[in-house]
Amino acid sequence: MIDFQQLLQFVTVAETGSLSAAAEQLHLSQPALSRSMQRLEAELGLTLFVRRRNRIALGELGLYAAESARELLREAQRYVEDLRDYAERLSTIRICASSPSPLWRLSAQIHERFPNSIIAKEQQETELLLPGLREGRFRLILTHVPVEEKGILCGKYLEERLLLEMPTSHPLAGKSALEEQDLNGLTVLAYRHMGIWRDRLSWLEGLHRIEQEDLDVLEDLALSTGLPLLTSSLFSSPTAGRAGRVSLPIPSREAVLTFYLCARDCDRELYEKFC
Amino acid sequence: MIDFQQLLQFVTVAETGSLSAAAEQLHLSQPALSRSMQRLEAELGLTLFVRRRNRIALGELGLYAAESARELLREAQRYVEDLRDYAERLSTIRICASSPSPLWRLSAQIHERFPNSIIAKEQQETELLLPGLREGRFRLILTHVPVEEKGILCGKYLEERLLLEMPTSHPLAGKSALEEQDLNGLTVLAYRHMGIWRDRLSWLEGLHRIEQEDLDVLEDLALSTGLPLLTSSLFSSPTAGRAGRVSLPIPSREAVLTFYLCARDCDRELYEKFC
DNA sequence: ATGCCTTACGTTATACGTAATTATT
DNA sequence: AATAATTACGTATAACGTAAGGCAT
Repeated sequence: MIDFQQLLQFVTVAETGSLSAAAEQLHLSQPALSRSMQRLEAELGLTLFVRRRNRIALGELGLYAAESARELLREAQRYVEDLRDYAERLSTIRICASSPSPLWRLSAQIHERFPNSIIAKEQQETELLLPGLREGRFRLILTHVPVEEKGILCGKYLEERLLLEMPTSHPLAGKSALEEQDLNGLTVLAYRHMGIWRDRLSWLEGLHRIEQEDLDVLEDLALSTGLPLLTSSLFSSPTAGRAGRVSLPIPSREAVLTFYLCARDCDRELYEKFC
Repeated sequence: MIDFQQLLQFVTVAETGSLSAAAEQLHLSQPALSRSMQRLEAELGLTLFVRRRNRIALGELGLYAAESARELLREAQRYVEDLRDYAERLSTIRICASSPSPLWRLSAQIHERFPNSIIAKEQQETELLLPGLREGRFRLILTHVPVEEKGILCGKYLEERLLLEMPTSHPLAGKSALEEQDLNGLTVLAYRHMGIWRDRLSWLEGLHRIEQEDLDVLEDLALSTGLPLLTSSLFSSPTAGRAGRVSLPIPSREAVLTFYLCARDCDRELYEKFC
């Protein structure tokens, strides 16, 4: 059986052009390398080198052998790299949803159950979820419509409801429930990456949103301006639970969504842990 | 660096499904194999097996690893085979000519000089010689016209002359030299694979040839029938040199050919040994 | 004289086998 | 009980380094 170490030594000799130089590069004594190359030739039953008293050089066969040995070594290296990649993919649970809050909730739950696994969260357009799941790019996805497809598991995960959070000093804060006309002409703060909610709020033309990317800045604005903050029953906004603030549900059928957890059949074990 | 032996052990375990079975197949003790697989995992830093107290099985990663290890092993095996093929090609001197006798003569000379090299003789149409040499399929060729081409060495090799050999009892045997009209209507025996000579004799319409493939049969026929035998100055026919037989040259310009030895520039060393 | 390869020799490290241990069927 | 894997321990082989030798530039 061929020996990889030996092959590596051989290409090093081929590249340096001498035993002594190669030996130094390999952190090996020259005599050891000399014997190793003699063994290689003996095991192959072929002459790779042209030996003169004081000089060693590759013969025509040796040149060819070194060339292809390089390729073989590259493939061996790629074998290990591929293996590592595959292992990482196996230990990474890739999840995707069109809304941030359920995604975070799921991520937290997975981490609770599998503290050693790597979780890759991704937020994508609704249309990209199912194809991604089918092709194995995602292990779990969260959709807002149930999926009925062979090979795909799907079940109700949780419900998300849009809320308006504001200081108690706000004119609307006193109401027991918001009405639709309260929102008309109202200006609110909102998180920029609302995912699916962005589309669902488009019909509320009278509601003006000031969007913010940074959650810290959003917090500052909410506290300093006193403007209502658009949030949700799952969204752990930076001002959530603060004293002196109240949350009121948005009065609309569009403000409630049910999310469904989907996985491939082969991931039934994982799926059943969360559904 | 990856170890091939270890990889082979791994695929054997994968194929047999147990350490003990694989150990037996590998002529190794079970504990040795167990440790070897532990080393493999440790060196990769990956878990390939699902270990239960009494049973070992491949994990998902292990299945993948075994699959690609098989491929890698195949490629390693092919590497050695390719090398052997290449070595054989290097040590084989492939020669070609359009006439058998000079080919045999050259072959004998090469064998004298390089007793260890393998000589592959081939007889081909004249038109195929030069292309074969250019493309490296032949190391040496013999042509009957000198080649003047860049990259090709060419020099006079030897002369071949057609003879008619017959028993001293034959009517023509007494003549000091044959004349053209002697051949008209004459029936002679000939070796079938004359190569180039076959074409060159076509103008001698009056000469009838009885061709024979087998040299032993040709000998029998020549001796029993007493018919003249068409031979050449190089052709060591089975009846050559026998007592009671004489050889007379065929009286024609067409019955003499000069052969030229050709080789590629890269084979100058070989070429100069014979030219 | 210096550089480079080979041979010789003693040593170490690595992988092996035997035996013992544990757990599963 | 029998089978199968792991752990423990002593051993043997194979590769290493140091030292010595020979032959070139």
